Amino acid sequence: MRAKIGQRNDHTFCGVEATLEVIGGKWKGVILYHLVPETLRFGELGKLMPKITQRMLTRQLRELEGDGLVHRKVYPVVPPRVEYSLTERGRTLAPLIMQLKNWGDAYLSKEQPGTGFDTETPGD
Amino acid sequence: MRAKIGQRNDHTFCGVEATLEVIGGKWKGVILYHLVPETLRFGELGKLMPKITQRMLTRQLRELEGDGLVHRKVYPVVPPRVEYSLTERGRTLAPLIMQLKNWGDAYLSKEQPGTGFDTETPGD
DNA sequence: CGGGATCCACGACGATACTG
DNA sequence: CAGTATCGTCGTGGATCCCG
Repeated sequence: MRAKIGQRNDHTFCGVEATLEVIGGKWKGVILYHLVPETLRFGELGKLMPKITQRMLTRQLRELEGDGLVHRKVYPVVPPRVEYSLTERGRTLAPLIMQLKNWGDAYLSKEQPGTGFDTETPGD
Repeated sequence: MRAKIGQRNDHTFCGVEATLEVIGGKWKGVILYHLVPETLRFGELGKLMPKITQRMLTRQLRELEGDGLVHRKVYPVVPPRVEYSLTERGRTLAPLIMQLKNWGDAYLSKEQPGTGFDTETPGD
């Protein structure tokens, strides 16, 4: 990941790899997924993903921002307030993200018929 | 990756993460992409991905097989012949893979101009 | 509240050599 | 041809502390 997406110094680099580099981070997909329906603050994202550390949330968010998928809006107020939302480019990923979720959902329901999976919707 | 997909010991595990774990390997997406149109031998896959090592190709293929996405057919002949193809479940990923490629393709073509910063709407 | 800085563990990934 | 074995690197991701 990182390191200039458009590098493609060999002909084998195709869109598949590019997209996976962009959303391939451990939390990238989920972050984008949560940002699809609504703008969220840093802390809100953290609550939606209890297992992620601030460090990772910050890093993944920064990378997504660097790739032009997420917009970071800082409110210069006393209690810091930072809102994250999808950019126009980020929104073009929405269908893909949803497909990711749908397929994974179906996959999970067939893979482990006893694990009790949840089919929760973000904020829709 | 690996480590039992359906493990999800916390409620934040959704389909998005599951799918990304399955196709999230460095070469998984590309391998699947190449297997969409046709069955391929081990060596053929290697030629399509010059940068991958045998070790990685084998490992990624094994993981995909373990996740039930790829079928491995071994011909017990003198010069070993092994063919890889998508399973039924693997085929259900085809649309997703293609979307991955299409989006990444478009993404790469737009990445060049400067920073790729989106035009923010100074509404509020 | 949002995040930077630092240190560290681990597993993915890679290079090379060997084999049935 | 299609792997396996071994070793090494390096980046990703995690824990913790500190800061404006």
